[in-house]
Amino acid sequence: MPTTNLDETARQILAAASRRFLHYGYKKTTMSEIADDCNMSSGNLYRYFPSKLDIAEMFVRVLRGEQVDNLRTVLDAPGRSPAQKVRDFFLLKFKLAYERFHDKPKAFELSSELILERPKVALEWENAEGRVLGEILSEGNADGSFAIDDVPAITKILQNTAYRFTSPALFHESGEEALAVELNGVIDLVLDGFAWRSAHGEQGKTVSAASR
Amino acid sequence: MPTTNLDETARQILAAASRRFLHYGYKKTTMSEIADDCNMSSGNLYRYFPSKLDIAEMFVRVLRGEQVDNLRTVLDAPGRSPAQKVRDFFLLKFKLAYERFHDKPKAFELSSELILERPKVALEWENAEGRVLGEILSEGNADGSFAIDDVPAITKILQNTAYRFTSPALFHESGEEALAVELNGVIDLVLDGFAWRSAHGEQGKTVSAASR
DNA sequence: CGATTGAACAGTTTATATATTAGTCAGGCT
DNA sequence: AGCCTGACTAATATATAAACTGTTCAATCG
Repeated sequence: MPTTNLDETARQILAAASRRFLHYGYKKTTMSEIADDCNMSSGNLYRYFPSKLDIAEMFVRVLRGEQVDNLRTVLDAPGRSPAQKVRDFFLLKFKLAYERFHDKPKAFELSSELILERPKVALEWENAEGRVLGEILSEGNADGSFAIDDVPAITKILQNTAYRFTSPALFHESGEEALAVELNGVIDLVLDGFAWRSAHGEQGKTVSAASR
Repeated sequence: MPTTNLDETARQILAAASRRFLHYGYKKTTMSEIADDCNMSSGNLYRYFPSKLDIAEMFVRVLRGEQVDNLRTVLDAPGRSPAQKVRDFFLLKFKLAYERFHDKPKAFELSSELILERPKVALEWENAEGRVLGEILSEGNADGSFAIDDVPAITKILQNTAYRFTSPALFHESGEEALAVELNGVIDLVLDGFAWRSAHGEQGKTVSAASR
């Protein structure tokens, strides 16, 4: 998915643009500067990318592809139960978001700007992460630790419960440690929910549905 | 907490300001306009409020006080179990936020602007709502349906799990119905978590903690 | 004398003019 | 031909000037 589909020249352009995006941000890097870095004219950039925003989109796609790859390592961690992997997944996702927010602010800002214009990118990204999380849940179904009938639906619900720790709204307010403690509390609770459903099968859903 | 502490003149000022805030927004209403509405000079406003922002803060405090009162009615609903009240609480909170976002956009905008300058107001609000939620949890402890040792901590965790449905980030993306369905899914899961903990007592925490 | 005013000040917003930039394309180069 | 250039344009952004607004306070009023 990352740069492998791209022409050699396109890769060069993307690399030059990425350097400037990270240093100066999206709005403060001009097409002429990117072209100069690549020893070509600005007009030639448009032979490889339809617009400046598309370069930014590719930049974000690469970043997020790396993040999904990173999260995918949780799947192969040896000696970790599915429940532990659910926790690993969200703690790692939180840690990556928190760190990127604090020490790559320009990249974070660029992501936010891009998503305003290209919301589809955010959705695709959430779905890609959801597939990793879904694989963890399926593993748990296979070994009997979970009893989830609709994996995609539960995946979305899990993502909802952890949303506060993946959106930057809170990243100003508290330190990484305090937020991680709160996230662990959330995970404790939802894992206990899984434990209940695993022990009670379909009845688990009936019980909570009855509370409506 | 609302306007009862206020001087008669201060109430008049607040009422005039509120009308203009709702119609035109915070930045587009001037102190002179508020003063004119009250048949007084702009300078005289400062005998009753230290600054324009403080008028806005009072306006938001009144709005939010009404919202907390509204949520508090969930506590007295007859024939509802504590689990049902937890669900009622969050569905009502979501509904109020969603509706206010869509049909009082100026009030929503003013809230957001104010919180940037006065974050303390947001914290106080969250704590006030947390106290209502905490009372529901204590009720559940009393009648044996829950088994929560640290009510304030669990209150915060519950607020975290539902955060996505109380922040306006998603209010553009989906309709009220679809979001309510997702919120119900979240509540189903955390209530099952409570069910597990209630059935297993302290062991519940041990089980999920062991997944670390 | 306490309550109120409105002119004055500093800071900010808005309006206007100037400059820069994203994107195009007719032509040049290889 | 296929790739690239760089002047050109419309749109955006920056810089500057004018107008306005929040806030203060000496003077006025009742």
